[in-house]
Amino acid sequence: MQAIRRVQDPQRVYQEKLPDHMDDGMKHQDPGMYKGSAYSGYPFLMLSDPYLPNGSMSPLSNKVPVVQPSHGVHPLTPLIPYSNDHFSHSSHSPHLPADINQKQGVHRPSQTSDIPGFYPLPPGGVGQITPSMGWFTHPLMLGSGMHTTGIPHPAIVPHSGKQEMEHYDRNMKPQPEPKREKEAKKPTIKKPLNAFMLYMKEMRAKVIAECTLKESAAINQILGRRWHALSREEQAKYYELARKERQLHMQLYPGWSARDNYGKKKRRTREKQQDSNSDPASPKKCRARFGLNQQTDWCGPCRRKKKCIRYLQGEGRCASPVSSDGSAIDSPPSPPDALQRISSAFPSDKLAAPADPAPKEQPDPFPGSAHLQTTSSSSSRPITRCSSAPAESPTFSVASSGT
DNA sequence: AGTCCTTTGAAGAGA
DNA sequence: TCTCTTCAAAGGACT
Repeated sequence: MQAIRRVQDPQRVYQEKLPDHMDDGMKHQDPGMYKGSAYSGYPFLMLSDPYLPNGSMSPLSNKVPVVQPSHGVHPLTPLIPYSNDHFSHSSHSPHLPADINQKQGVHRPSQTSDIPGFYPLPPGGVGQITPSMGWFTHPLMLGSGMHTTGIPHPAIVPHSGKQEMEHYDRNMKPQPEPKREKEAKKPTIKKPLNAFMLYMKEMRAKVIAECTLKESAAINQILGRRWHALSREEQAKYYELARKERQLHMQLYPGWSARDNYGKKKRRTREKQQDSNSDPASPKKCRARFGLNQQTDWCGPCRRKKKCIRYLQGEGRCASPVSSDGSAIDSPPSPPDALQRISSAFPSDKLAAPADPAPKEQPDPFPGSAHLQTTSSSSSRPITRCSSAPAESPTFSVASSGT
C-alpha cells in the first residue's frame, strides 16, 4: 500500500518539498512534464534538459570545468551520482536475477503491470530505452545494480562494499546457499542524493584540486560555504536534479523507504542519543530556559533549528534569541534588527550557514571560497587551516594537529 | 573492519 | 505541525 501511495503521488510530494526559492518558477514548469514517459526523469534520458538552458547535462558545465576526480566520477556525475566503485567489481552477469531486492520488500515492477498509471511506461518498458544510449558505456551500465527493466541503478549497492559485491556475484552462480547467508548478502538500496550531495559530488574534485586537500571533512566544510554562496538559480539546478533523482529512485524502487537503511550506524546513533539527552544546547531546552515560544521562536542567533551557536562556542548560554518575525526577544544592545545582529555576530556566515563553533575572528573576504578558519571544536583532530585566498587560488596548509 | 568527521537536504518517527 | 534523528558521499584518521 505504501508503495502504491508513493507511486501515485510523487508529483505532489516533490512540488511540496521543493525549496521555497523554487516556488518562483520551478514548480510551475513541472505539471505534466514527467507524465509522458515513466522514465523521463531518468538520468540517461536527460540529454536535453528543459531546465538547463543549453541542454547541458551538468548544471555547472557551462561555468565550471569538469575535473575528473580521482575516484572516477563520470562527467555526467550530477545525474549519475553514485559511486562507480559499487559496480566496477562485477562484470555484467547475464544470470543476474531481475528481482534482486525482495528481501527489503521492494516491489520490483514487472514492466508496466504493477506501476500505477501515474507512471505509465512506454511501450516495451524502459528496456527499449537502452539502445538509444549505445554510445553510453558508463560502468554503471555493466554493474550489478540492475533493475528489472534492464537499466541498472547505482543506488543498489551491497551492504558493505566491494567484498560483498564479490559475494553477490558469486551468488549469481547456481549454487544453493543457506537462506540466512543469502539474506546477509542482499544489496542495499541507498538514498537518492539531495541537492547538496549532488553539488558535492560534482565540486569535490575541483576543491581537492584547488586546495590539495583530500580529507572529506575539510572539503565538505568548504563545499558547504560555497553552496551557500551559490545564487538561487545555481542552487535551483541542483534542487531540480535532486528532485529528478528522487523521482527516478521512486520509480525504480516503489516500495523503498529511507527507513530501510536505518540502523546502520548504530554506535553513532547511540552516542548521539545519549548526547541529546544531556545536551542543554538543544533548541527546545534553550527555548525553555529563555521562556521562548517553542513553536515560533528560534534558538539563538543562528536562526537554525539546531543547537545554540553561542552555547557551542563556549558561552554556555543561549544568546540573542529571536522570534520568528526576526524581532529580538531578549535585550541585546538595541540592534536595528535581529538579522543584522546575527550577521554582525557571525560575519563570515550567511544566516543559513552552518553553525561553526570556531570563533570568527574576521569577516570572510572570500565568501564561498575555500576559506576555512579552523575545524570544528567537536573534533579532537583539527584537520586543516585554510588561509584567506581568492577562490581561484586558495592556499591550504595542514594544521599541526598536535598529535 | 568499522567508525568518525563534516556538510546540507530529504524523509521518517515521535511528541 | 513541529522537532529531532538518520542517512546519503567522500576519504583520511582513528579505534
